[in-house]
Amino acid sequence: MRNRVSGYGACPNEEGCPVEYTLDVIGGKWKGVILYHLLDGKKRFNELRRICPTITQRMLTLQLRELERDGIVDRIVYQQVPPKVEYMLTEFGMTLAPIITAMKAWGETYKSRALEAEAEAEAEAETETETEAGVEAAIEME
Amino acid sequence: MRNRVSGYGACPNEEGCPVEYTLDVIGGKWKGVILYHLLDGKKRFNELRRICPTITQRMLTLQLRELERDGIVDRIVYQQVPPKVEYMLTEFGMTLAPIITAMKAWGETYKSRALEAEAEAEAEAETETETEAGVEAAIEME
DNA sequence: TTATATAGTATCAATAAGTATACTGTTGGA
DNA sequence: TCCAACAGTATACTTATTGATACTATATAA
Repeated sequence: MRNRVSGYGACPNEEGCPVEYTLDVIGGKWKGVILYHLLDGKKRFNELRRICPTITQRMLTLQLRELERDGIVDRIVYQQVPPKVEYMLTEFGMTLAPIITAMKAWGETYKSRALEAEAEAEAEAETETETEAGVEAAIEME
Repeated sequence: MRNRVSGYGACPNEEGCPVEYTLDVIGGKWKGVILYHLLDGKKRFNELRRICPTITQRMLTLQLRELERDGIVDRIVYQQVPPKVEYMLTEFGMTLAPIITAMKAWGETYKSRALEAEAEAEAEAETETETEAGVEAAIEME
């Protein structure tokens, strides 16, 4: 309801676009990162803040609330002072592990490669702006 | 550079947060869906539009341009009228397949389950607002 | 006595991202 | 002659995200 993209069945194919649904749950800007850090155990609020200092307090709160609402994380409040709140994956949240670990693996493997490709692409763009157009100019279909 | 979140090494852990890097490449709102549909072969621009009618023309263009810039998709322009442009995954883009298929698998398996969990959570929220606080009230640590 | 730590919320303002709609040029068909 | 199809641009607009700051409460440490 609140920040829902635009309905689950946006792609009118047989399956109802499963990827679109998945992204609706973990597609928030910081959710993947948060889930990644919760994969190796529960974390307190400020612990997450320290691990990912680029996420603002406000955004961390908002994203955690959405994950909680979607049944992905549990919020455990200890009634003590100073306050203590822990966040951990639910059993349901654990089912996202293959996606997160696949993202982790890809990031580890291709980080350097992607940066090279980007540099290449930028270099190409500088020398000649419309490579493709020239190469394929003579092609005619049916 | 252009729409970069806030630098790759935002999480100051040893690995440089691989998940954050991955999301920087495929974290755009529609990129996962676009890549999913490109996994089973090249597509023309309007073909993608028809497959995912909830993506606006502008966003489709922008997201494809970013994917192209990152070396994930190739843009093949046929110099003919009316214009014909095809998009296909590069070899590098293909390496993202495990992530996309993991998302697809999760979406297919847990779509109904997640909707139930959400409904439950909403029902709970209606009956008693602060369940956790009451339950854990007596816990004292160290 | 004041500062620190905890886990936030509240508010304002600025920027980024996304949406909606109209428009481009060309060719072939009605 | 007008319209559709193609692959986009251009413009104006609405949300989302972010940043900065101040504020809550209480206990402990300096």
